[in-house]
Amino acid sequence: MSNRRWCPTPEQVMVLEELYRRGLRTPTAHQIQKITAHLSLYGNIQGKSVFYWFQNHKARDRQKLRNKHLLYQTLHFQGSSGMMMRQTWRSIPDPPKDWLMRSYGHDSVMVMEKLGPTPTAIQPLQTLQLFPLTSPAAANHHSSS
Amino acid sequence: MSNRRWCPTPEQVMVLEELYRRGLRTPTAHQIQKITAHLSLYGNIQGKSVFYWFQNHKARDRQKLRNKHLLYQTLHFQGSSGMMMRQTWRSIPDPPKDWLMRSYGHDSVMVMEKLGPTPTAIQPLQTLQLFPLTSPAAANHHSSS
DNA sequence: GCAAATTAATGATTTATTCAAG
DNA sequence: CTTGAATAAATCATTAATTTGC
Repeated sequence: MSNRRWCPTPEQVMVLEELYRRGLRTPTAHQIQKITAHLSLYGNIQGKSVFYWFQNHKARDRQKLRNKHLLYQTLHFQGSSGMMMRQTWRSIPDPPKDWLMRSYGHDSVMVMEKLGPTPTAIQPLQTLQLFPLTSPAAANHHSSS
Repeated sequence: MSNRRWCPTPEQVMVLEELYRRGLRTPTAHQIQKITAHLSLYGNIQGKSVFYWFQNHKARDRQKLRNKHLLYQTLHFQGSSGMMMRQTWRSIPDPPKDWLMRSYGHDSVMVMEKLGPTPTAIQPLQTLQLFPLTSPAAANHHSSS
């Protein structure tokens, strides 16, 4: 018997999906315990399976949404393929206060190399030169040690 | 059209979120100018909108995380006698077999009154008592499409 | 109809970020 | 600046669907 992987029964999937529909996204340890106890009535299951199920379901839900947005964006990009961003820069009409002027950063040039997992969609932003990101966290983790 | 308020397009939100994810938290004036220029390709936008977006996003992110931590602590102080039920489930060991017979009834019992259309499948879950969903989105189960 | 081959779903792991504490 | 805790992103791996040739 290959215990390699949990194979959920339809009842188990139903319960999990219902919980997800009701808004449960990251159950606590306690909730996982209870859910596991219930689901074990329909078949063998471990707590980590419940945990993994919610992780995967949530992640793939968001991935789906993201792909939808990417597609939408792609479609809109086709109209304005050759974009120049030169003269739009004067369009900060009313910087209300001086907070736009407190530039305390030295700009390290960074480009958005990839905008996402790019499963099957085009990614026009890859070729877009974006702005320098003075990324405190990203630069920190790599340079030290 | 009352343009009193910026209505971000999905593309604009995507770009902003991507920048935020990459670590940009408080863009400088220069960065705001460039970001605004880019985002104006997708719709009207002012520099102050970009500034406000980052302010709000950072604040709400921190608030969310703080609430999550507080909730986590609260939930775990109630019933764990000595054993820390952590959510570092990367290595969820074998679930204690006594989970199955743990009394999980001391919480408010929630009943799944109806599980849905149930196309052709079995439906033994109608009589199943489910668990309390102590979830932020669980309160409003208006999404019964 | 039926399996081998191929593709799509999804369970399980690993890796990178994140915020906050020390 | 470093580290702890938790997670979400990305990836690996296996099962289910499906296609295809017979």
